[in-house]
Amino acid sequence: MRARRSSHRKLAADHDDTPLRARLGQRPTIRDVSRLAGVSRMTVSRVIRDLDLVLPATRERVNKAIANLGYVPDRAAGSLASRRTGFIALILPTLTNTNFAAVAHGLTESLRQADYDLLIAYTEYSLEEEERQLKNLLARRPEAIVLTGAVHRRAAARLLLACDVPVIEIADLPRHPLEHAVGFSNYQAGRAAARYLIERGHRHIGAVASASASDGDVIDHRGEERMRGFEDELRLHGRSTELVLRHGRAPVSYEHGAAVTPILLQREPRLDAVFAVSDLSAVGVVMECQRRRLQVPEQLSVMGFGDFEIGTQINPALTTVHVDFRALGQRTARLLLELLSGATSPRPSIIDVGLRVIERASVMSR
Amino acid sequence: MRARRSSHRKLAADHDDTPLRARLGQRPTIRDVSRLAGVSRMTVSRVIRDLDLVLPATRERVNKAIANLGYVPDRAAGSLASRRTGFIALILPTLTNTNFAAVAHGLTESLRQADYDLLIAYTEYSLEEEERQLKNLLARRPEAIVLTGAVHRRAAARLLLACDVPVIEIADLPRHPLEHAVGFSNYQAGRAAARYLIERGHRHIGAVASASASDGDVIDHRGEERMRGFEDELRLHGRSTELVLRHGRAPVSYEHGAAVTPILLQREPRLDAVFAVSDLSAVGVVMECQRRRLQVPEQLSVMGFGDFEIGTQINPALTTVHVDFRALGQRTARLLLELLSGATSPRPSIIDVGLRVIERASVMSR
DNA sequence: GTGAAAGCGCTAACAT
DNA sequence: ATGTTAGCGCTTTCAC
Repeated sequence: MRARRSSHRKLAADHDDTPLRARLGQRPTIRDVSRLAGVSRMTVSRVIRDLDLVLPATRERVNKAIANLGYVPDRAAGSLASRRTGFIALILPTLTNTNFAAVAHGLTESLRQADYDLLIAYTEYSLEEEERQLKNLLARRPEAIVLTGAVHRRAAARLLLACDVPVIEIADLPRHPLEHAVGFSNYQAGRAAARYLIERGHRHIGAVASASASDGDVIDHRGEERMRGFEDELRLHGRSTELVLRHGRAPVSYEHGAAVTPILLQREPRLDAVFAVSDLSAVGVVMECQRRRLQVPEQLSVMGFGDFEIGTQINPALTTVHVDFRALGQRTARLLLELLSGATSPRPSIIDVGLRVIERASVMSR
Repeated sequence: MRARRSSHRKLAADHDDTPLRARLGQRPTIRDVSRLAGVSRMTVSRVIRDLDLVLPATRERVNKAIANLGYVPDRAAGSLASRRTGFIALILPTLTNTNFAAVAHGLTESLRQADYDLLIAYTEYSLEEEERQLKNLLARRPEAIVLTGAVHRRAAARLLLACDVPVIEIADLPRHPLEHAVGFSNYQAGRAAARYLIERGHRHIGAVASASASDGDVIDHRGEERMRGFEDELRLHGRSTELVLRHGRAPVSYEHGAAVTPILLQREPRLDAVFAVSDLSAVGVVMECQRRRLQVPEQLSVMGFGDFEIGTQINPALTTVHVDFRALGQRTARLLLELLSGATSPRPSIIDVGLRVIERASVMSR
């Protein structure tokens, strides 16, 4: 280190002849490669980036030098010079949800080829945390920002609007998107579920979701949209919404459904259908019913959302609302790639990946 | 941009007087802040990094300028200068496994406070992919590398050994760790499961896991270790291992258990116990048994590994081998922080977080 | 407590 | 096809 610095002072950039031994124990730089290969740093840079302007013979010499030294380029330095970091920021509520993990999967697959790296953060459904994470990510200069949609803190929205990179909201279709959006209507998902249950003759329909924290910060906004849709559809049919229960904190899981079942049953013993904000909670409902010797679907129909694999395996298999999250990830990646290649007009894209009710055995007609 | 570059040529570093309007539409840099606050860039840098050598009054002026401009520091530039990127690389088989997601969670929580960002990659259980991901991550100059343990490609191991940052293998305890390790013995987990089933009087004991790909690249090595332990314990008790079935490709899930159950049953109709390499597969076994009107545990005992939440909810609840993956993540974070602060001797740490059998209702004594 | 100089390891732009 | 120059936006070092 010492040796290099002082030699820099005296020598032209590409003629530094600091002996290799002086660099022992240091990571080799592009200059070490260039000296070993007897070319300029630019040539090495071109080889690294596969720029096709290098004679095959030269290229091979360089590659040999790279291999010999075990050289690994430093992308932080490259980013600084090229003003392209190769980072895409992804902010998700949680990773412990296979559907969100599937989104990350779909994104990574497509982005890897274009040599982008995902910078993943998760908020645990807290808007405060979203803002904190966003600030943190911005310092890494992502070339695009992908985050779950619709609701953000004021300051976070301002940051997103102000930053000069594409912003994509996913997993919902906000009425007022910040910019681009790839998702589906959670509200319509809720309505579809209610309609499905009503059409099948259920009279005492309940629903379960998480509650928001007292300070309103921790909240599953997309789940809440589904509940809103569910309630609106109930009202549209002149039904009561008093069996729509919000309980516990997001994210919901199996235990949520198990805990909420007796509450609902106590509130309305004639309960004949339940919609859960997530399959995981719905599975919990089914399991609790098994324990209570309550027949699903004969005595109680159960419906979920998200089409998680466990729903296909339980008995009876779970009727649910399906959204293709992997496709959502891939579609987002495609949009991202268009945006980043500058091929698309800057006109905001709003992409609906749709949803559909999957009929399985946990709901029966009455 | 143009304006800035040319002015640079003529002016001393901190006396650049490029008008602010020339910078419109550009992200503000530290220099913009310094000019607005009427201080040098160094002072701004000190404020940003909370270096406590700045007069409160100065600090406030700087902070005001930062807020006015909406300045966000560029960590790529900072990394280059300070030679500290603040990145920790994490390579996992998959994110779609709540236990691995829990590790990522545990790690993030602790590392965020120290201002480190996790760079997450996943391999889908492919060693080739592990190597590719590793190369990719290395270019981001992580200050430490965390990856699932024990088996790596030669080239990957060489890269890990050669790189000058701490390497921590997790989720297993390799016989020959590359450096540090935080995990548990998958082999002992398998033995413990076999012992548990044998002690409870089972006579026809089966086990199910994934098979390795034909080219041997895609394989769940830690799961395979559990199977090895399971088989060894069976042999130790003079039992046959012919009901240890390897089927399908990692990662296993619910469907795996469902698919494998009839195969096992056909091979040995008197089958009275099954150990699955993962709770997810074990749950699939239980569900398939329900469909076949095979009583668990009366006719067949089922045991899993990993203590996933679903195992606590199914009926009967799943007996399993528990490992605290969140603690594993936190313990890893603690080691990481020690290592990175230089507090610890460079002596490799091998940390066993242990495991234990959780008795629930899916296994009965015969 | 603050500032100037030098340079981190790379690439854009412009030679040749 | 390859090389030279001049930074990218920060921080280190050392001076005052």
